[in-house]
Amino acid sequence: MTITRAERRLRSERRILDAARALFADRGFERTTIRAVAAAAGVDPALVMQYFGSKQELFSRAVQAVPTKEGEPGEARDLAGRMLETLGMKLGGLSPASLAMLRSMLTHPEAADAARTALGGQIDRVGAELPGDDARLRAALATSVLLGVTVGHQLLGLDPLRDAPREEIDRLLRPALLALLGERE
Amino acid sequence: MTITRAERRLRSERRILDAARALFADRGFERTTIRAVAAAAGVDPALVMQYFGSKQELFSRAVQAVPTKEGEPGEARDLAGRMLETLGMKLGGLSPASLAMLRSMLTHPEAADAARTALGGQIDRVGAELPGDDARLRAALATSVLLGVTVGHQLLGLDPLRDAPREEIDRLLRPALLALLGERE
DNA sequence: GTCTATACATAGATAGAC
DNA sequence: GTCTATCTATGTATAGAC
Repeated sequence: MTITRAERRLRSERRILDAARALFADRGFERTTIRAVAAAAGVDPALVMQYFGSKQELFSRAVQAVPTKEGEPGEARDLAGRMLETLGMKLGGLSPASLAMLRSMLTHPEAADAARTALGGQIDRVGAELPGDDARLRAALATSVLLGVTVGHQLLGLDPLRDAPREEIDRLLRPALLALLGERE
Repeated sequence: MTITRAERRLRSERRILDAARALFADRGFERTTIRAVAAAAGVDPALVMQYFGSKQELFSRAVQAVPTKEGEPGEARDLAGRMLETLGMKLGGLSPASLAMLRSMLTHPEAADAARTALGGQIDRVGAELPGDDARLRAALATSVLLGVTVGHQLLGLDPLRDAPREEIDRLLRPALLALLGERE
């Protein structure tokens, strides 16, 4: 019964964050208004400011993904397979937080930084597993490939990608990724 | 001497369009203001409105690329080679008009339409040259790959891509593209 | 602790002077 | 044909009532 003090606050905060993520993911930072977020969350616009202080801060909080649980699902086979699993996850249900970041990465400086950091991390991890002087470049290209497919599929909605089953995309993309990573089938 | 009527007008219009393209390409549609465009072009903000009627119309005009002169440069070898040449051109000097469109494609509906149309056209052209039922999907994936590299390199500025010479990117990307297009080396 | 009312800034668009 | 001045709308942010 006494749980109504911070309890209710956390509940509102969560609803606001969920609404913010959805709107940021759908329209990007600039076109998302505090008012719209508040309306979607069923709260007063002033409350959003009260909780988060600024639109930018709301965005930062909304974009903070859950701990990103590294490669827990598909038993991590080879490197290309793991990268494709990541993409598979992305093509299916990329988290709203990630979508929000990706949506704004070309136009909002803060989102661009977040994207560079996230992609840079993946490039470093992949590059560390590759031999050769051009390891980092190969890793960057492979990461960019997945970025391109994700953007085309999730954010631009290119029809051929939309219509294709995930396994089909996987099947066609795998040899390309293997070639890029310098692995032999 | 009598050339000062429409002549001067065209000159101003051109300066405005150039400034608009640069700003749209740099910051995207939302963050670009009529006032900033006018200042960069050295004209009055009201003049921009006088000429183009609205910010949206200015954007549309600014994004209209030159006739896109299809594949004139590198003597068009194989399909992968031609696609890479396009990318090569992109990595070097992608036109400000294209950059402006790409920059805003994730957040501005009009730019998204333009991007879908442009990419869809390329997918159709590439797909038409490929055999098999999955021709369009392969073409869409190949196009997305180049999109991803372009975005990573030109718009996000991923360091490993920035630092790499164009030929190196070409060399590493070619086998991947060949694999994707289903061609044999 | 939540909402009403409002201040303040920005920016797109317009009217009219020069 | 170009600029000054302004209108109007939107949206972030704040102050104060309940």
